[in-house]
Amino acid sequence: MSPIREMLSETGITEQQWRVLRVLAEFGRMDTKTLADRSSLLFPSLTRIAATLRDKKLVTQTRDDKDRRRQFIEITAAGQRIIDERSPHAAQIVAGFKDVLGEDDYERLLDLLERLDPGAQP
Amino acid sequence: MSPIREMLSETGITEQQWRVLRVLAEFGRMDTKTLADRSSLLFPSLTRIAATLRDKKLVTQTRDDKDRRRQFIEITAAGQRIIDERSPHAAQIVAGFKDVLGEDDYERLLDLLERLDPGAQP
DNA sequence: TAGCAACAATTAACATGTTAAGGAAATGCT
DNA sequence: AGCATTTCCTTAACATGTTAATTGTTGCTA
Repeated sequence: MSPIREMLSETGITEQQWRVLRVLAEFGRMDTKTLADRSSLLFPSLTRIAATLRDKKLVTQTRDDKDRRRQFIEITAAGQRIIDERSPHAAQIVAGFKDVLGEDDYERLLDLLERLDPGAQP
Repeated sequence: MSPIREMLSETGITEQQWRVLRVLAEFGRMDTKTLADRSSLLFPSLTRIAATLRDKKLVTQTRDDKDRRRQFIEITAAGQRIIDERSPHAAQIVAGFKDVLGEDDYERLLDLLERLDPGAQP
């Protein structure tokens, strides 16, 4: 992941914060549990990351009126902008993996990892 | 690594502390730089881990008399005992990876990872 | 309806990764 | 010798993973 981290260091955003933003950008507003699932984070981590992102005005948090234990998180325009600006670069980095291995071996690698840890990243 | 972490949780030792102890058990007394290399740790991490292990009486630190900036680290009998007691179990867990994938695919996986990140774990 | 179990989030406590800044000792050069 | 540089290690500051304890809400049930 180091090339990704490098790219992100310019933005002052970490790998995990990036992951959360990407999930929000892709799927839109969602509750915390779903967000934790989709970004592969534990709740305590998500709590802190959400707080950080909120402070940076990259997401907004809103309580569920029906069940006030719950909350929803949504990406802001500023957050979306970060994703939009960087995701081509990120995609290119990931494509680099395929370049190194070749399409076939890349798939093979994903297969092997999947078998080691089924469902890790569906 | 989660099965490994599980095993270690019984001993009150973390994954990285375990790694440091294993390297020391295998190669014996060595300077910090070599230890950091062999256990894939950055210096600041190693400083803290060494301090923790020293507090637990699992390693000893000694200054190099010729160059007092340097120090050597050595595993104690207590540390060695932990390794001896747990390493069969750990080996068995690693063998589990091979069981899941089979010998051939296990080697294939190591190959692919090596190509992605040459020299990560020689 | 009062009381309690279940659930969602948060906080706490500890260990680590990571980058940057500091401090002490050794080296090199004048 | 005197001083800048380099080297080795430590601290600091921040973000995260992890487990456990806590807080606030719901909802069920006696």
